[in-house]
Amino acid sequence: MKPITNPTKFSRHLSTATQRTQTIHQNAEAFVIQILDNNPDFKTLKEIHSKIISDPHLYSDTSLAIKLMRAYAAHGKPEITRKVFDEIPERNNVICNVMIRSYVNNHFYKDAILMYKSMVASGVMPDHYTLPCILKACSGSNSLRFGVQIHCPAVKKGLDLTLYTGNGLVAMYGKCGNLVEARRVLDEMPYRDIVSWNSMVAGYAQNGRFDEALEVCKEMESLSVIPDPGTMASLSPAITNTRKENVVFVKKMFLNMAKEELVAWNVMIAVYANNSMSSEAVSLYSLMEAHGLKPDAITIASVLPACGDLSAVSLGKRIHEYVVMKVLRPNLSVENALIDMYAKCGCLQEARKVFDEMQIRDVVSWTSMMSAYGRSGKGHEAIELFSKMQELGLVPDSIAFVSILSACSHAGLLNEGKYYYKLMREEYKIVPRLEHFTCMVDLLGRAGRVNEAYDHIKRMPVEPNDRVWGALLSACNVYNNMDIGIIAADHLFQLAPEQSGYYILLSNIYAKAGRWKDVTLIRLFMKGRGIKKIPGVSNVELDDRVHTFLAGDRSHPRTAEIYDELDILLGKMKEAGYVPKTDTALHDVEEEDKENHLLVHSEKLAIVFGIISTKRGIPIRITKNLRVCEDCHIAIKYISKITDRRIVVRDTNRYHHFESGICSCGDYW
DNA sequence: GCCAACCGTG
Repeated sequence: MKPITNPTKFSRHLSTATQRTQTIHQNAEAFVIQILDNNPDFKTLKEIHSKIISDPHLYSDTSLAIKLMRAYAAHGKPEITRKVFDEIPERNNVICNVMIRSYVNNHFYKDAILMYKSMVASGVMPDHYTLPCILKACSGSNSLRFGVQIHCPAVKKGLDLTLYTGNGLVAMYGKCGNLVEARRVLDEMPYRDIVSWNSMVAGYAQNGRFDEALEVCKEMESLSVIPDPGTMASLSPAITNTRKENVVFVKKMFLNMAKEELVAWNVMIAVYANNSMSSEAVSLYSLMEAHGLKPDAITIASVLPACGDLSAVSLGKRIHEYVVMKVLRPNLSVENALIDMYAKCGCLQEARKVFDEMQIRDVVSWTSMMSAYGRSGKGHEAIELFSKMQELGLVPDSIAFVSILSACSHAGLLNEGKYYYKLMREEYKIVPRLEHFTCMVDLLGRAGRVNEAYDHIKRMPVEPNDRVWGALLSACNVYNNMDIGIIAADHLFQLAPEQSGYYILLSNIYAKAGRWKDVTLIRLFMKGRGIKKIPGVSNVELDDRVHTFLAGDRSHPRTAEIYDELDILLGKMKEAGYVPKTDTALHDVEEEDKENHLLVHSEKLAIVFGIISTKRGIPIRITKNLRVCEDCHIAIKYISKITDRRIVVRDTNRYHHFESGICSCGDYW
């Protein structure tokens, strides 16, 4: 080899070569970083991963490995994250923190805790990044004991009162139910932010202590800490069935808040929807759209139950189209809510279509579909679904059994109902709750086993509520059992003294037995207690508007046409054999001309309005706030045949699908 | 090089 004569020149040459290689490496690295930092899709991510593996320079770069780990975690693949982690030769807190966070963000709490333990065991010290994260693992897995084990060393290191760790501790104690300790940590923190307060609010709300959660909100206000959308979100676990004044409080909070965040709207809609304020929920949804905000999957899942409740099927359908257009599917909550919305609007086929098109179904999906069939009297279809669900290895829960039991009772499937009750207790070890007892009493009662139903109540290990006794009273009315009826009514007058329906049921029982004195007595009793009969109201939706009718209503702009048509229809019905069934009008405590009164029941008016307002062939959907009376039931069967229309009536607890003179309930309701 | 709370369906 030729001796080097000019070392300077050579070194210059060497140096440019190194630079060039370095530049290549830098370019490659910058390229990889750029991709990893921009949420690559899974395919790109895997390509980048193999590129890193094939290049020793990139492979040995720990910061790239960290980015790779985060990207895999973001794709919900903590197992792959772990593989990358295991190949990194060095161990420090940052690397371990990223691994723990990958587990935690994917709900692999146990793995996160194991990782934490091995980190400590190998001498890597947890820091102020580790603690908030591992505390979240404790919250997520409800491990108060381990949480406390984290708290102690945190105190020793003086990290317990730092903002992020302190907040994590408040959240952990709150989630695990130790609210005293959560509050103590909050009080001792020298510096708190909105997250600290929201964590405290969430703690109370998660434990069903809504009043105390609101107290914290009030405290915040008094300290000039302005509640934010996160505060609303924190309240939400406790918002179901709360008192009116609490709804008012949350509404005030919402109104005082900046409106550009979807979360605040979502929570407010859910508050309305979960407190029997469906029309408010739907109005707020429209207002939100008018505000220019685009609903997300959570908005949709929150507002759909309200649509179902109002039978607002055209809004429901529009939302469905939006879901399809915005590709908010597949999403379990959204799809399940769609099934239920359609089911509550009486659109069984549409509900089934959503169900059939789902890629993944959970117990909620199956339950929604089963109760859709159940409420329409299609007990065998519900049973078929239940078996399919079992075959697929899904475990029915308590609510799934409520749904199948009620399907059996509505369809008169006594033995099947008894079988599922047994299955629930013996195979699935589910302790029956009030809802199940109500179903069983209803099942036995509807099948005419009134005594057995009463025995079932007597054997209940929990105090029966008004719904249980109500089911028994209904059965007594159907099967003319006055003795047990009086017992049931006695309980009901104490448990639900303001519910007029129960007085009317009892008066019905007396009337059928010819005990007119007792009928009068009940009427006086109701008067004395100031109880008014709830007027029957029927709704029918037309072009996005809900039209409401009372019995004998003459307030609708098209009243004249409605009554003319009713008259014509009545003639045709009588020709076909319809005889008004006046003895069911006994429940009318007011003495009125029975036949005439029957003819103008709200559902009849609503149906006639539907007929004159829509084209032939369009089904008519009615929602009623009371049960359909027997006369209307007979009349609607005739109407469906004469006008050749499908008529769907939703009453308080079930659906009647009338078609060609037949009702889906098989006259059993 | 990496952090915390909080919103949905039967």
